[in-house]
Amino acid sequence: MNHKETIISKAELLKAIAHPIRLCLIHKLCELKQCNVSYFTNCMDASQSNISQHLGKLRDLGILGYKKDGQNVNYYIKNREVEKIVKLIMENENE
Amino acid sequence: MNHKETIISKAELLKAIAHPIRLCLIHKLCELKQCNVSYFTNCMDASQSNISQHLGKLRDLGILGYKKDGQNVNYYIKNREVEKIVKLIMENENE
DNA sequence: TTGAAATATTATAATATTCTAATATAATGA
DNA sequence: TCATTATATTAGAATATTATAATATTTCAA
Repeated sequence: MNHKETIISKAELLKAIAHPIRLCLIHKLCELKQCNVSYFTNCMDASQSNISQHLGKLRDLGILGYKKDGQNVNYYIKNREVEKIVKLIMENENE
Repeated sequence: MNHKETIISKAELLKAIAHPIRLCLIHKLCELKQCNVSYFTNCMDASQSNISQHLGKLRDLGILGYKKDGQNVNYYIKNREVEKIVKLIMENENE
């Protein structure tokens, strides 16, 4: 991958994180390791459909993985680079 | 700033970086400390107007600062958090 | 003072993103 | 089987972002 391709691909990765709902989803998964969709739907201020769409986008990009467990679907962080970025940007939240 | 506001503001910061041209501008400034617009225009694959617009956006968000020097305008990174994120995401480029 | 170089601004068409509403699918228990 | 719960998908309108083209501004040197 040459420099230009790298830049484009990294920018795409950042774009995936650069949305309040998606950032919140990933941030929660940084702390909790895994969550099902209901949990997100209850603690976040967005519709089930909307949350599912954002999870779907992160899943499609390979940023999140998931495991079915009966009716529930548990999501977890698959891309360690994204985890690092989110931890870095959120690290001083409580200061 | 509460959690929700933090998330929104961090997502906006990420969005500012999440574009190939803007990521490239910031990345170059990580290495070179400061550059004028002509330099960017020559080494990047975009029009003067387009580059100036992206620099303007980063400037308006307080991510970049600038100093006039005759006809030239030198830009530099003002937001250290953004610098850290870009260094982190670009760090393994040559592997 | 005039022209050229460097940079910024504006308007706009094309494209992409977002949310909502409606609906679909899949799993479970009665 | 049927109703319910959990999740996903789809379509579409509203909004935001982007690049291009044209033009404006500023600075300096001749």
